[in-house]
Amino acid sequence: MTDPLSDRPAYRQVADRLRQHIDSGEWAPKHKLPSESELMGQFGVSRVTVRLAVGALRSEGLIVTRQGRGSYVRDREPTRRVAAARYIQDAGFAAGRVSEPATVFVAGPGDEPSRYRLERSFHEERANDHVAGLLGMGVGDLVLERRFLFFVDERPERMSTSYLPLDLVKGSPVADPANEPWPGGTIAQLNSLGRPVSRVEESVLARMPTPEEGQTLRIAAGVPVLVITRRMFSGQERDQPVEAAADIVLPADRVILEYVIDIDDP
Amino acid sequence: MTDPLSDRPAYRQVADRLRQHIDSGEWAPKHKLPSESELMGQFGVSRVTVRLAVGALRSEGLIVTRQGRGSYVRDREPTRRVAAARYIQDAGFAAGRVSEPATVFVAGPGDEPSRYRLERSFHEERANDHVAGLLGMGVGDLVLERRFLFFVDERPERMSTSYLPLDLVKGSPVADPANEPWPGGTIAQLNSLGRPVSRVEESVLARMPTPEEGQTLRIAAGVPVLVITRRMFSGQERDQPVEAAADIVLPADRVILEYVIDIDDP
DNA sequence: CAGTGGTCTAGACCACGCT
DNA sequence: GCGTGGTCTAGACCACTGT
Repeated sequence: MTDPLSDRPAYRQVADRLRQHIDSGEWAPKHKLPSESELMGQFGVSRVTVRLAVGALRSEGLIVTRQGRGSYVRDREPTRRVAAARYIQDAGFAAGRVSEPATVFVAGPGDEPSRYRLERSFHEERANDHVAGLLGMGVGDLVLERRFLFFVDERPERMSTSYLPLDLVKGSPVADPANEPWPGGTIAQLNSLGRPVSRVEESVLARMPTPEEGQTLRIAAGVPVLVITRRMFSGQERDQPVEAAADIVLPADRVILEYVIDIDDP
Repeated sequence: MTDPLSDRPAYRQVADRLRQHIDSGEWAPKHKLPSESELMGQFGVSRVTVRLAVGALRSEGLIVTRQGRGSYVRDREPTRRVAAARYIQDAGFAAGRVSEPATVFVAGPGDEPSRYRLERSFHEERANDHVAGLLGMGVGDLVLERRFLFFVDERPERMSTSYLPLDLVKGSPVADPANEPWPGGTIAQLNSLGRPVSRVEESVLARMPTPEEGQTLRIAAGVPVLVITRRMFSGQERDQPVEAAADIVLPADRVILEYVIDIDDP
Protein backbone atom coordinates (compact mmCIF):
# COMPACT_ATOMS: atom_id res chain seq x y z
CA MET A 1 0.00 0.00 0.00
CA THR A 2 1.13 3.51 -0.66
CA ASP A 3 0.75 6.33 1.83
CA PRO A 4 -1.76 8.82 0.42
CA LEU A 5 -0.82 11.36 3.10
CA SER A 6 2.78 11.54 1.96
CA ASP A 7 3.97 14.39 -0.23
CA ARG A 8 5.78 11.82 -2.33
CA PRO A 9 3.67 10.81 -5.31
CA ALA A 10 2.35 7.26 -5.35
CA TYR A 11 4.38 6.21 -8.38
CA ARG A 12 7.58 7.34 -6.66
CA GLN A 13 6.67 5.46 -3.53
CA VAL A 14 6.17 2.33 -5.61
CA ALA A 15 9.44 2.93 -7.46
CA ASP A 16 11.27 3.50 -4.15
CA ARG A 17 10.02 0.23 -2.71
CA LEU A 18 10.98 -1.72 -5.80
CA ARG A 19 14.37 -0.01 -5.93
CA GLN A 20 15.04 -1.03 -2.34
CA HIS A 21 14.61 -4.68 -3.25
CA ILE A 22 17.11 -4.26 -6.07
CA ASP A 23 19.70 -2.08 -4.29
CA SER A 24 19.72 -4.35 -1.26
CA GLY A 25 20.51 -7.29 -3.50
CA GLU A 26 17.37 -9.08 -2.35
CA TRP A 27 16.36 -9.11 -5.99
CA ALA A 28 19.44 -10.23 -7.89
CA PRO A 29 20.05 -9.66 -11.60
CA LYS A 30 17.59 -11.66 -13.75
CA HIS A 31 15.06 -11.69 -10.89
CA LYS A 32 11.55 -11.21 -12.24
CA LEU A 33 9.57 -8.31 -10.80
CA PRO A 34 5.91 -8.82 -9.85
CA SER A 35 3.61 -8.32 -12.82
CA GLU A 36 1.85 -5.03 -13.30
CA SER A 37 -1.47 -6.44 -12.06
CA GLU A 38 0.22 -7.87 -8.98
CA LEU A 39 1.76 -4.45 -8.25
CA MET A 40 -1.64 -2.79 -8.75
CA GLY A 41 -3.04 -5.09 -6.07
CA GLN A 42 -0.05 -4.87 -3.69
CA PHE A 43 0.04 -1.09 -3.71
CA GLY A 44 -3.62 -0.34 -4.36
CA VAL A 45 -2.92 1.91 -7.35
CA SER A 46 -3.99 2.04 -10.96
CA ARG A 47 -2.09 0.51 -13.81
CA VAL A 48 -0.88 3.90 -15.06
CA THR A 49 0.73 4.55 -11.69
CA VAL A 50 2.43 1.17 -11.71
CA ARG A 51 3.72 1.79 -15.21
CA LEU A 52 5.10 5.18 -14.21
CA ALA A 53 7.02 3.51 -11.38
CA VAL A 54 8.36 0.72 -13.57
CA GLY A 55 9.23 3.22 -16.29
CA ALA A 56 11.27 5.25 -13.82
CA LEU A 57 13.34 2.21 -12.87
CA ARG A 58 13.83 1.42 -16.54
CA SER A 59 15.15 4.95 -17.17
CA GLU A 60 17.55 4.48 -14.29
CA GLY A 61 18.92 1.41 -16.01
CA LEU A 62 17.89 -0.87 -13.13
CA ILE A 63 15.50 -3.15 -15.00
CA VAL A 64 14.67 -4.33 -18.48
CA THR A 65 11.14 -5.03 -19.63
CA ARG A 66 10.07 -7.46 -22.32
CA GLN A 67 6.57 -7.57 -23.71
CA GLY A 68 4.67 -10.73 -22.90
CA ARG A 69 7.29 -11.77 -20.36
CA GLY A 70 7.69 -9.20 -17.63
CA SER A 71 10.27 -6.91 -16.09
CA TYR A 72 13.57 -8.22 -14.82
CA VAL A 73 16.41 -6.81 -12.76
CA ARG A 74 19.01 -5.90 -15.33
CA ASP A 75 21.69 -8.43 -15.86
CA ARG A 76 25.06 -6.70 -15.56
CA GLU A 77 26.77 -8.24 -18.52
CA PRO A 78 30.47 -8.82 -18.44
CA THR A 79 32.21 -5.63 -19.43
CA ARG A 80 35.15 -5.55 -21.77
CA ARG A 81 38.03 -3.44 -20.55
CA VAL A 82 39.19 -1.21 -23.35
CA ALA A 83 42.72 -0.19 -22.46
CA ALA A 84 44.36 2.77 -24.14
CA ALA A 85 47.56 0.78 -23.82
CA ARG A 86 46.36 -1.19 -26.84
CA TYR A 87 47.71 1.64 -28.97
CA ILE A 88 51.18 1.09 -27.60
CA GLN A 89 50.95 -2.61 -28.33
CA ASP A 90 49.64 -1.99 -31.84
CA ALA A 91 52.51 0.42 -32.45
CA GLY A 92 54.97 -2.20 -31.23
CA PHE A 93 53.38 -4.75 -33.53
CA ALA A 94 53.53 -2.36 -36.48
CA ALA A 95 57.22 -1.76 -35.80
CA GLY A 96 57.85 -5.51 -35.56
CA ARG A 97 58.86 -5.40 -31.90
CA VAL A 98 55.76 -7.23 -30.68
CA SER A 99 54.45 -10.42 -32.24
CA GLU A 100 50.73 -9.87 -31.69
CA PRO A 101 48.49 -6.86 -32.29
CA ALA A 102 46.21 -5.84 -29.44
CA THR A 103 43.06 -7.08 -31.08
CA VAL A 104 42.74 -10.38 -32.86
CA PHE A 105 39.98 -10.70 -35.39
CA VAL A 106 38.53 -13.93 -36.64
CA ALA A 107 37.61 -13.00 -40.14
CA GLY A 108 34.77 -15.53 -40.59
CA PRO A 109 32.61 -16.89 -42.02
CA GLY A 110 34.32 -20.19 -41.30
CA ASP A 111 32.94 -23.44 -40.00
CA GLU A 112 33.32 -22.14 -36.47
CA PRO A 113 31.15 -19.24 -35.33
CA SER A 114 33.43 -16.24 -35.26
CA ARG A 115 33.94 -14.47 -31.96
CA TYR A 116 34.73 -11.16 -33.61
CA ARG A 117 33.04 -9.76 -36.66
CA LEU A 118 33.33 -6.48 -38.51
CA GLU A 119 31.05 -4.61 -40.87
CA ARG A 120 32.48 -1.70 -42.79
CA SER A 121 31.78 0.72 -45.58
CA PHE A 122 34.16 3.24 -47.12
CA HIS A 123 33.28 6.48 -48.86
CA GLU A 124 35.12 9.48 -50.19
CA GLU A 125 33.61 12.61 -48.68
CA ARG A 126 34.25 16.28 -48.27
CA ALA A 127 35.16 17.33 -44.75
CA ASN A 128 32.46 19.17 -42.84
CA ASP A 129 33.18 21.52 -39.96
CA HIS A 130 33.59 18.76 -37.42
CA VAL A 131 35.91 16.60 -39.52
CA ALA A 132 37.95 19.55 -40.78
CA GLY A 133 38.46 20.68 -37.20
CA LEU A 134 39.59 17.23 -36.12
CA LEU A 135 42.05 16.69 -38.95
CA GLY A 136 43.27 20.28 -39.06
CA MET A 137 42.34 20.67 -42.69
CA GLY A 138 39.94 22.91 -44.59
CA VAL A 139 36.20 22.45 -44.88
CA GLY A 140 35.48 20.72 -48.19
CA ASP A 141 38.84 18.95 -48.38
CA LEU A 142 38.58 15.32 -49.44
CA VAL A 143 38.70 12.59 -46.81
CA LEU A 144 38.21 8.86 -46.74
CA GLU A 145 35.34 8.18 -44.37
CA ARG A 146 35.18 4.66 -43.00
CA ARG A 147 32.27 3.33 -40.99
CA PHE A 148 32.80 0.28 -38.82
CA LEU A 149 30.47 -1.82 -36.77
CA PHE A 150 32.28 -4.27 -34.56
CA PHE A 151 30.71 -7.35 -32.97
CA VAL A 152 31.88 -9.59 -30.16
CA ASP A 153 30.04 -12.91 -30.02
CA GLU A 154 27.43 -11.49 -32.39
CA ARG A 155 26.74 -8.60 -30.01
CA PRO A 156 27.34 -5.14 -31.45
CA GLU A 157 29.99 -3.57 -29.30
CA ARG A 158 31.43 -0.57 -31.09
CA MET A 159 30.34 1.76 -33.85
CA SER A 160 32.87 4.11 -35.30
CA THR A 161 33.43 6.56 -38.10
CA SER A 162 37.03 7.15 -39.02
CA TYR A 163 38.50 9.90 -41.17
CA LEU A 164 41.74 9.89 -43.13
CA PRO A 165 43.02 12.60 -45.47
CA LEU A 166 42.29 11.21 -48.92
CA ASP A 167 45.61 12.28 -50.39
CA LEU A 168 47.36 10.20 -47.74
CA VAL A 169 45.58 6.92 -48.50
CA LYS A 170 44.26 7.16 -52.06
CA GLY A 171 45.33 4.12 -54.07
CA SER A 172 46.97 2.43 -51.09
CA PRO A 173 45.87 -0.88 -49.56
CA VAL A 174 44.47 1.11 -46.64
CA ALA A 175 41.75 2.51 -48.88
CA ASP A 176 40.55 -0.99 -49.80
CA PRO A 177 37.80 -2.28 -47.49
CA ALA A 178 38.73 -5.82 -48.44
CA ASN A 179 41.87 -5.45 -46.32
CA GLU A 180 39.80 -5.03 -43.16
CA PRO A 181 40.20 -6.14 -40.48
CA TRP A 182 43.79 -4.99 -40.66
CA PRO A 183 45.98 -6.51 -37.91
CA GLY A 184 47.13 -3.74 -35.61
CA GLY A 185 44.35 -1.39 -36.72
CA THR A 186 44.73 2.20 -37.80
CA ILE A 187 48.15 2.53 -36.19
CA ALA A 188 49.52 -0.30 -38.30
CA GLN A 189 47.89 1.21 -41.37
CA LEU A 190 49.48 4.61 -40.80
CA ASN A 191 52.78 2.87 -40.22
CA SER A 192 52.49 1.15 -43.60
CA LEU A 193 52.02 4.59 -45.12
CA GLY A 194 55.23 5.83 -43.59
CA ARG A 195 53.53 7.74 -40.80
CA PRO A 196 54.42 6.04 -37.53
CA VAL A 197 52.08 7.24 -34.82
CA SER A 198 53.77 9.00 -31.93
CA ARG A 199 50.79 10.21 -29.97
CA VAL A 200 47.07 9.45 -29.61
CA GLU A 201 44.64 11.89 -28.04
CA GLU A 202 41.23 10.79 -26.86
CA SER A 203 38.41 12.89 -25.51
CA VAL A 204 35.58 11.05 -23.78
CA LEU A 205 32.00 12.07 -23.15
CA ALA A 206 28.78 10.25 -22.29
CA ARG A 207 25.22 10.86 -23.42
CA MET A 208 22.06 8.94 -24.14
CA PRO A 209 22.08 7.16 -27.50
CA THR A 210 20.14 8.50 -30.44
CA PRO A 211 17.30 6.17 -31.52
CA GLU A 212 19.46 4.97 -34.43
CA GLU A 213 22.40 4.21 -32.17
CA GLY A 214 20.10 2.43 -29.76
CA GLN A 215 18.83 0.23 -32.55
CA THR A 216 22.17 -0.48 -34.23
CA LEU A 217 23.99 -1.25 -31.00
CA ARG A 218 20.95 -2.93 -29.36
CA ILE A 219 21.09 -0.75 -26.29
CA ALA A 220 18.53 -1.22 -23.52
CA ALA A 221 16.55 1.72 -22.14
CA GLY A 222 18.43 3.57 -19.43
CA VAL A 223 21.87 2.75 -20.82
CA PRO A 224 24.07 5.63 -22.08
CA VAL A 225 26.82 5.53 -24.67
CA LEU A 226 30.44 6.50 -24.28
CA VAL A 227 31.70 8.61 -27.16
CA ILE A 228 35.42 8.75 -27.82
CA THR A 229 36.86 11.27 -30.23
CA ARG A 230 40.31 10.07 -31.20
CA ARG A 231 43.13 11.80 -33.02
CA MET A 232 46.41 10.25 -34.04
CA PHE A 233 49.61 12.20 -34.59
CA SER A 234 52.99 11.35 -36.01
CA GLY A 235 56.29 13.15 -35.64
CA GLN A 236 57.76 14.77 -32.57
CA GLU A 237 57.38 18.50 -33.14
CA ARG A 238 54.62 20.76 -31.92
CA ASP A 239 51.94 21.46 -34.53
CA GLN A 240 52.20 17.90 -35.60
CA PRO A 241 49.85 16.89 -38.38
CA VAL A 242 46.79 14.89 -37.45
CA GLU A 243 47.04 11.71 -39.44
CA ALA A 244 43.70 10.18 -38.57
CA ALA A 245 40.62 10.88 -36.50
CA ALA A 246 37.60 8.87 -35.43
CA ASP A 247 34.34 9.13 -33.54
CA ILE A 248 33.75 5.95 -31.58
CA VAL A 249 30.43 5.08 -29.93
CA LEU A 250 30.32 2.37 -27.26
CA PRO A 251 27.36 1.03 -25.27
CA ALA A 252 28.21 1.98 -21.70
CA ASP A 253 26.95 -1.25 -20.17
CA ARG A 254 29.51 -3.35 -21.98
CA VAL A 255 32.79 -1.46 -21.64
CA ILE A 256 35.15 0.17 -19.17
CA LEU A 257 37.84 2.44 -20.55
CA GLU A 258 41.28 2.30 -19.01
CA TYR A 259 43.97 4.95 -19.13
CA VAL A 260 47.40 5.18 -17.60
CA ILE A 261 49.07 8.52 -16.98
CA ASP A 262 52.79 8.21 -16.48
CA ILE A 263 54.39 10.91 -14.41
CA ASP A 264 58.05 10.97 -15.19
CA ASP A 265 60.44 13.34 -13.60
CA PRO A 266 62.47 14.91 -16.37
CA MET B 1 -2.08 14.49 -37.31
CA THR B 2 -0.70 11.01 -36.73
CA ASP B 3 -1.15 8.17 -39.19
CA PRO B 4 -3.38 5.55 -37.56
CA LEU B 5 -2.58 3.06 -40.33
CA SER B 6 1.11 3.07 -39.52
CA ASP B 7 2.63 0.30 -37.43
CA ARG B 8 4.49 2.96 -35.52
CA PRO B 9 2.62 3.87 -32.33
CA ALA B 10 1.12 7.34 -32.20
CA TYR B 11 3.36 8.51 -29.36
CA ARG B 12 6.45 7.54 -31.34
CA GLN B 13 5.16 9.37 -34.39
CA VAL B 14 4.69 12.47 -32.26
CA ALA B 15 8.15 12.06 -30.74
CA ASP B 16 9.69 11.57 -34.19
CA ARG B 17 8.13 14.75 -35.51
CA LEU B 18 9.28 16.78 -32.53
CA ARG B 19 12.74 15.24 -32.70
CA GLN B 20 13.04 16.29 -36.34
CA HIS B 21 12.50 19.92 -35.38
CA ILE B 22 15.28 19.63 -32.81
CA ASP B 23 17.78 17.57 -34.81
CA SER B 24 17.42 19.84 -37.83
CA GLY B 25 18.25 22.82 -35.68
CA GLU B 26 14.95 24.45 -36.53
CA TRP B 27 14.26 24.47 -32.81
CA ALA B 28 17.45 25.73 -31.19
CA PRO B 29 18.43 25.21 -27.55
CA LYS B 30 16.07 27.07 -25.17
CA HIS B 31 13.29 26.97 -27.77
CA LYS B 32 9.92 26.29 -26.12
CA LEU B 33 8.00 23.30 -27.37
CA PRO B 34 4.25 23.59 -27.99
CA SER B 35 2.25 22.99 -24.81
CA GLU B 36 0.69 19.61 -24.18
CA SER B 37 -2.77 20.84 -25.11
CA GLU B 38 -1.46 22.33 -28.33
CA LEU B 39 0.19 19.03 -29.21
CA MET B 40 -3.07 17.19 -28.41
CA GLY B 41 -4.79 19.41 -30.96
CA GLN B 42 -2.04 19.33 -33.59
CA PHE B 43 -1.74 15.55 -33.60
CA GLY B 44 -5.27 14.62 -32.61
CA VAL B 45 -4.22 12.42 -29.72
CA SER B 46 -4.94 12.24 -26.03
CA ARG B 47 -2.86 13.88 -23.35
CA VAL B 48 -1.38 10.56 -22.21
CA THR B 49 -0.04 9.99 -25.72
CA VAL B 50 1.48 13.45 -25.84
CA ARG B 51 3.11 12.90 -22.48
CA LEU B 52 4.57 9.58 -23.62
CA ALA B 53 6.13 11.36 -26.59
CA VAL B 54 7.51 14.22 -24.52
CA GLY B 55 8.76 11.79 -21.91
CA ALA B 56 10.67 9.86 -24.56
CA LEU B 57 12.48 13.00 -25.69
CA ARG B 58 13.26 13.80 -22.08
CA SER B 59 14.82 10.35 -21.58
CA GLU B 60 16.93 10.94 -24.68
CA GLY B 61 18.27 14.08 -23.09
CA LEU B 62 16.88 16.31 -25.84
CA ILE B 63 14.55 18.46 -23.76
CA VAL B 64 13.97 19.60 -20.20
CA THR B 65 10.54 20.12 -18.71
CA ARG B 66 9.58 22.50 -15.95
CA GLN B 67 6.23 22.43 -14.22
CA GLY B 68 4.04 25.43 -14.89
CA ARG B 69 6.37 26.63 -17.65
CA GLY B 70 6.68 24.10 -20.42
CA SER B 71 9.25 21.93 -22.18
CA TYR B 72 12.35 23.41 -23.75
CA VAL B 73 15.07 22.16 -26.06
CA ARG B 74 17.94 21.39 -23.75
CA ASP B 75 20.54 24.05 -23.48
CA ARG B 76 23.93 22.51 -24.07
CA GLU B 77 25.86 24.10 -21.29
CA PRO B 78 29.53 24.83 -21.73
CA THR B 79 31.51 21.74 -20.92
CA ARG B 80 34.66 21.80 -18.86
CA ARG B 81 37.50 19.83 -20.36
CA VAL B 82 39.03 17.65 -17.67
CA ALA B 83 42.51 16.77 -18.89
CA ALA B 84 44.42 13.90 -17.37
CA ALA B 85 47.52 16.01 -17.98
CA ARG B 86 46.51 17.94 -14.85
CA TYR B 87 48.16 15.16 -12.87
CA ILE B 88 51.46 15.85 -14.55
CA GLN B 89 51.15 19.54 -13.79
CA ASP B 90 50.19 18.85 -10.17
CA ALA B 91 53.21 16.58 -9.85
CA GLY B 92 55.44 19.31 -11.28
CA PHE B 93 53.96 21.77 -8.83
CA ALA B 94 54.48 19.39 -5.92
CA ALA B 95 58.11 18.95 -6.94
CA GLY B 96 58.55 22.70 -7.22
CA ARG B 97 59.23 22.62 -10.96
CA VAL B 98 55.95 24.32 -11.88
CA SER B 99 54.65 27.44 -10.19
CA GLU B 100 50.92 26.76 -10.39
CA PRO B 101 48.88 23.66 -9.58
CA ALA B 102 46.38 22.55 -12.23
CA THR B 103 43.35 23.66 -10.28
CA VAL B 104 43.00 26.91 -8.45
CA PHE B 105 40.45 27.09 -5.69
CA VAL B 106 38.95 30.22 -4.27
CA ALA B 107 38.33 29.18 -0.74
CA GLY B 108 35.43 31.59 -0.02
CA PRO B 109 33.27 32.77 1.55
CA GLY B 110 34.72 36.19 0.85
CA ASP B 111 33.14 39.38 -0.32
CA GLU B 112 33.34 38.18 -3.90
CA PRO B 113 31.23 35.25 -4.94
CA SER B 114 33.64 32.34 -5.24
CA ARG B 115 33.96 30.66 -8.58
CA TYR B 116 35.09 27.40 -7.00
CA ARG B 117 33.77 25.95 -3.82
CA LEU B 118 34.39 22.69 -1.99
CA GLU B 119 32.41 20.72 0.56
CA ARG B 120 34.15 17.87 2.34
CA SER B 121 33.81 15.41 5.16
CA PHE B 122 36.46 13.01 6.47
CA HIS B 123 35.89 9.72 8.27
CA GLU B 124 37.99 6.81 9.42
CA GLU B 125 36.46 3.63 8.03
CA ARG B 126 37.21 -0.04 7.55
CA ALA B 127 37.83 -1.05 3.96
CA ASN B 128 35.06 -3.01 2.30
CA ASP B 129 35.59 -5.34 -0.63
CA HIS B 130 35.63 -2.55 -3.18
CA VAL B 131 38.06 -0.30 -1.30
CA ALA B 132 40.33 -3.13 -0.27
CA GLY B 133 40.54 -4.25 -3.89
CA LEU B 134 41.41 -0.75 -5.05
CA LEU B 135 44.11 -0.12 -2.47
CA GLY B 136 45.47 -3.65 -2.50
CA MET B 137 44.89 -4.08 1.22
CA GLY B 138 42.80 -6.41 3.35
CA VAL B 139 39.09 -6.12 3.97
CA GLY B 140 38.61 -4.42 7.33
CA ASP B 141 41.90 -2.51 7.21
CA LEU B 142 41.58 1.10 8.30
CA VAL B 143 41.33 3.83 5.69
CA LEU B 144 40.68 7.55 5.68
CA GLU B 145 37.57 8.10 3.61
CA ARG B 146 37.15 11.63 2.27
CA ARG B 147 34.01 12.83 0.55
CA PHE B 148 34.19 15.89 -1.66
CA LEU B 149 31.57 17.89 -3.48
CA PHE B 150 33.07 20.41 -5.85
CA PHE B 151 31.21 23.42 -7.26
CA VAL B 152 31.98 25.74 -10.16
CA ASP B 153 29.99 28.95 -10.13
CA GLU B 154 27.70 27.40 -7.52
CA ARG B 155 26.92 24.49 -9.83
CA PRO B 156 27.80 21.06 -8.46
CA GLU B 157 30.31 19.61 -10.84
CA ARG B 158 32.05 16.69 -9.22
CA MET B 159 31.34 14.29 -6.38
CA SER B 160 34.08 12.06 -5.18
CA THR B 161 35.02 9.64 -2.48
CA SER B 162 38.70 9.21 -1.89
CA TYR B 163 40.51 6.52 0.10
CA LEU B 164 43.90 6.68 1.76
CA PRO B 165 45.52 4.01 3.95
CA LEU B 166 45.06 5.36 7.46
CA ASP B 167 48.55 4.42 8.61
CA LEU B 168 49.94 6.59 5.84
CA VAL B 169 48.10 9.78 6.75
CA LYS B 170 47.14 9.49 10.44
CA GLY B 171 48.25 12.57 12.33
CA SER B 172 49.52 14.33 9.23
CA PRO B 173 48.16 17.60 7.81
CA VAL B 174 46.58 15.55 5.03
CA ALA B 175 44.13 14.04 7.52
CA ASP B 176 42.87 17.48 8.53
CA PRO B 177 39.87 18.66 6.50
CA ALA B 178 40.76 22.24 7.38
CA ASN B 179 43.68 21.97 4.96
CA GLU B 180 41.32 21.47 2.01
CA PRO B 181 41.45 22.59 -0.66
CA TRP B 182 45.08 21.61 -0.86
CA PRO B 183 46.93 23.21 -3.78
CA GLY B 184 47.98 20.49 -6.19
CA GLY B 185 45.45 18.04 -4.82
CA THR B 186 46.07 14.46 -3.79
CA ILE B 187 49.31 14.29 -5.74
CA ALA B 188 50.77 17.17 -3.74
CA GLN B 189 49.48 15.58 -0.54
CA LEU B 190 51.15 12.27 -1.28
CA ASN B 191 54.32 14.14 -2.16
CA SER B 192 54.26 15.85 1.24
CA LEU B 193 54.08 12.38 2.81
CA GLY B 194 57.19 11.28 0.97
CA ARG B 195 55.31 9.30 -1.65
CA PRO B 196 55.84 11.03 -4.99
CA VAL B 197 53.30 9.74 -7.48
CA SER B 198 54.81 8.06 -10.53
CA ARG B 199 51.68 6.71 -12.20
CA VAL B 200 47.94 7.33 -12.20
CA GLU B 201 45.47 4.80 -13.56
CA GLU B 202 41.92 5.75 -14.38
CA SER B 203 39.07 3.55 -15.48
CA VAL B 204 36.04 5.27 -16.93
CA LEU B 205 32.46 4.08 -17.22
CA ALA B 206 29.11 5.74 -17.78
CA ARG B 207 25.69 4.97 -16.31
CA MET B 208 22.52 6.74 -15.30
CA PRO B 209 22.77 8.51 -11.95
CA THR B 210 21.18 7.10 -8.84
CA PRO B 211 18.36 9.30 -7.50
CA GLU B 212 20.72 10.59 -4.81
CA GLU B 213 23.40 11.49 -7.33
CA GLY B 214 20.80 13.15 -9.51
CA GLN B 215 19.69 15.29 -6.59
CA THR B 216 23.13 16.17 -5.25
CA LEU B 217 24.61 17.02 -8.62
CA ARG B 218 21.36 18.55 -9.96
CA ILE B 219 21.31 16.36 -13.04
CA ALA B 220 18.47 16.71 -15.56
CA ALA B 221 16.52 13.68 -16.76
CA GLY B 222 18.21 11.92 -19.64
CA VAL B 223 21.73 12.90 -18.57
CA PRO B 224 24.17 10.15 -17.53
CA VAL B 225 27.15 10.34 -15.21
CA LEU B 226 30.76 9.55 -15.95
CA VAL B 227 32.37 7.52 -13.20
CA ILE B 228 36.14 7.53 -12.89
CA THR B 229 37.91 5.09 -10.63
CA ARG B 230 41.36 6.42 -9.98
CA ARG B 231 44.42 4.82 -8.44
CA MET B 232 47.72 6.50 -7.71
CA PHE B 233 51.03 4.68 -7.50
CA SER B 234 54.49 5.65 -6.40
CA GLY B 235 57.80 3.99 -7.12
CA GLN B 236 59.04 2.41 -10.31
CA GLU B 237 58.85 -1.35 -9.69
CA ARG B 238 56.09 -3.72 -10.63
CA ASP B 239 53.71 -4.54 -7.79
CA GLN B 240 53.92 -0.95 -6.76
CA PRO B 241 51.83 0.00 -3.77
CA VAL B 242 48.62 1.87 -4.39
CA GLU B 243 48.91 5.06 -2.42
CA ALA B 244 45.44 6.46 -2.96
CA ALA B 245 42.21 5.63 -4.73
CA ALA B 246 39.03 7.51 -5.51
CA ASP B 247 35.61 7.12 -7.08
CA ILE B 248 34.71 10.27 -8.96
CA VAL B 249 31.21 10.99 -10.31
CA LEU B 250 30.73 13.70 -12.94
CA PRO B 251 27.53 14.88 -14.66
CA ALA B 252 28.09 13.97 -18.29
CA ASP B 253 26.55 17.13 -19.70
CA ARG B 254 29.18 19.34 -18.12
CA VAL B 255 32.51 17.61 -18.79
CA ILE B 256 34.67 16.07 -21.46
CA LEU B 257 37.59 13.93 -20.35
CA GLU B 258 40.87 14.21 -22.19
CA TYR B 259 43.66 11.68 -22.34
CA VAL B 260 46.95 11.60 -24.17
CA ILE B 261 48.69 8.33 -24.97
CA ASP B 262 52.35 8.78 -25.82
CA ILE B 263 53.85 6.14 -28.03
CA ASP B 264 57.56 6.24 -27.58
CA ASP B 265 59.88 3.89 -29.35
CA PRO B 266 62.22 2.45 -26.78
C1' DC C 1 -6.30 34.61 -12.55
C1' DA C 2 -5.19 31.53 -16.71
C1' DG C 3 -2.00 28.40 -18.50
C1' DT C 4 1.30 25.10 -17.78
C1' DG C 5 2.90 20.44 -16.51
C1' DG C 6 2.30 16.55 -12.55
C1' DT C 7 -0.42 12.93 -10.90
C1' DC C 8 -4.05 9.64 -10.92
C1' DT C 9 -8.28 6.87 -12.10
C1' DA C 10 -11.13 3.25 -14.78
C1' DG C 11 -11.47 1.05 -18.71
C1' DA C 12 -10.40 -0.74 -23.31
C1' DC C 13 -8.04 -3.24 -27.04
C1' DC C 14 -3.72 -5.02 -28.99
C1' DA C 15 0.76 -7.75 -29.48
C1' DC C 16 3.75 -10.90 -27.71
C1' DG C 17 5.47 -15.34 -25.32
C1' DC C 18 4.65 -19.42 -23.52
C1' DT C 19 2.20 -23.82 -22.64
C1' DG D 1 -5.71 -19.79 -24.17
C1' DC D 2 -3.98 -16.98 -20.78
C1' DG D 3 -0.94 -13.89 -18.72
C1' DT D 4 2.23 -10.54 -19.83
C1' DG D 5 3.40 -5.76 -21.17
C1' DG D 6 2.22 -1.93 -25.04
C1' DT D 7 -0.83 1.53 -26.45
C1' DC D 8 -4.62 4.67 -26.06
C1' DT D 9 -8.87 7.20 -24.51
C1' DA D 10 -11.65 10.66 -21.57
C1' DG D 11 -11.74 12.86 -17.61
C1' DA D 12 -10.35 14.71 -13.11
C1' DC D 13 -7.78 17.31 -9.62
C1' DC D 14 -3.40 19.29 -8.04
C1' DA D 15 0.90 22.26 -8.05
C1' DC D 16 3.61 25.50 -10.04
C1' DT D 17 4.61 29.93 -12.88
C1' DG D 18 3.52 33.91 -14.56
C1' DT D 19 0.35 38.17 -15.19
